[in-house]
Amino acid sequence: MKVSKEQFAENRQKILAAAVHAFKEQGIDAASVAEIMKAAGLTHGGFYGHFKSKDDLFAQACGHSMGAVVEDRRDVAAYAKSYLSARHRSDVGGGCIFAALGGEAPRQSAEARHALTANLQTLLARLAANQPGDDAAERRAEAIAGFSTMLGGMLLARIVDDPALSDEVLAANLRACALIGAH
Amino acid sequence: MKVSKEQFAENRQKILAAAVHAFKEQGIDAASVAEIMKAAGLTHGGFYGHFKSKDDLFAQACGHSMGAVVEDRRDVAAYAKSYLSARHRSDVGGGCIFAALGGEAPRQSAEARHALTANLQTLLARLAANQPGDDAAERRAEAIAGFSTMLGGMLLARIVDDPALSDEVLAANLRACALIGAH
DNA sequence: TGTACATCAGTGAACGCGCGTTCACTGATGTAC
DNA sequence: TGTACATCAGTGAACGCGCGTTCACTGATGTAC
Repeated sequence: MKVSKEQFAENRQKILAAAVHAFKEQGIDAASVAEIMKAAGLTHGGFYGHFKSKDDLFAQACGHSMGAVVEDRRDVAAYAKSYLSARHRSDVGGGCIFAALGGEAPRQSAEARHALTANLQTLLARLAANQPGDDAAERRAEAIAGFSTMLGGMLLARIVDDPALSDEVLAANLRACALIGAH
Repeated sequence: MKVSKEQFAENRQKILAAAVHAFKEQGIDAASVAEIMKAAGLTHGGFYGHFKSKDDLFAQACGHSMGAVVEDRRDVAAYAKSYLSARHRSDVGGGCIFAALGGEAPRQSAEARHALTANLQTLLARLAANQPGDDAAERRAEAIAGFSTMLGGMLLARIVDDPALSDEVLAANLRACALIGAH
C-alpha cells in the first residue's frame, strides 16, 4: 500500500536512525537489511525504494549520525567527561560512530569515508574553537590529540574483559584530557 | 595425505599467521576460512583438523598476534614514532591488532577478549616500565594515555579520506606523545 | 632392519543457512477531470 | 466538491550467492611385529 509523501520521508528517517544504531551495535556486515527495516517498523522488501544498496545506506547513515554532537560549547576536557564515561562505554549503538565503526570504516565506500571525514572535521573544529588559549594552531592540535585520546581510550575500555582495567583506562585518559590545554 | 607431526605443527602456525593478517586486513566477518587456508597453502577442508571453529581460530589468533611487539626498551615517545607512521597507517594487515579490530573485538568470544586483554596488559606494562620518572602510578597512567592516543590517532588517520588531514592527525598525536612523561 | 597395516592430515565435493537483492502484487495516495 | 484512475510505497515470496561446516575418501606417516 502506498503511503503519503510525509510518511515516506518519515520512514526514510526511521530507517536511517535504525541503521545508524544497528551498524554501530553489531558492525556493518552483521547488521542485516531485514533487521534494520524491522527495527524501523517496515518489511525488508521496501528497502530498495529508499536506498540503492546496503552500501548506499551505510554512506547515508554516516552522514546522518552525529547530528547533535558537540553542538554545545565544550572544550576537550568537558567533552571527555561524557565521552569517557561508563554510560558511553556500554552504549555502543547510541555512542560515537568512530569508536564503534572506526576499524571497519577504511574498507567502506568513498562516500561513507567522505561523510565520516566531514563529521570529524566538524567535531575537531568545534573542540578547537572551544579550547582556551590564543594560538589557533595549538588549539587545533589539542583538539586532535584530545579526541584521539578519548577515542583510543573508549576502544580499549570496550575491548578489555577486566572491569577494573577498563575503569582504569577511562580514568587515566580522563585525567590526560583534563590536562590538555591547561598548561 | 597425512603429513609429519612437524609439518602439521608448521601448518598450524601458517594458518594462524595467515589468519592474523587476514582478520586485520579485511575484518573478522569478511575474512573467510577458505581464503585463510589458501593463504596458508592448504585447502579449506582441513581447517577443522586444526581448529574447532572460525571463532576458535580468531581467539587463538588474538593470542598469537603481538608476538614481538614492544620487546625492546621503548617508552611512549619512542613507540609512538613507529606507531604513528605512514608505514603503519598503510599496513593494516601487518599492524596493530587493536587499531585493526578494536571495534569488532567487544562482540567476539570471551576467549578472544581475554587474549586481547592479556596482550594489552603486557604492552602497557612494558611501556610503563620504560617511561622515565620515579612515580610508578604516573608511569602507568602515561602508558595508558599514550597508547590510547596512538590508537585513536591511527584509527582516525586511516578513516579520513583527506591525506592532508590524515597526516595532520598523525603529526599532532606524535607531538602529544612526545610530551608525555617529559614534564 | 624390513614389512604390513592402522592412523590421521589433507582434499574437494556437498550441505544448510542467512544474506543482499529482485519482483509480482496490493491498495492507499493524490491527481485529472 | 466529487469521482475515476494512474501512481507508487510497502509486502512477502523467491532468487542466487558465499559462507561455515561436514564428510567420504586418499595416501603418506609412523608403529607393531
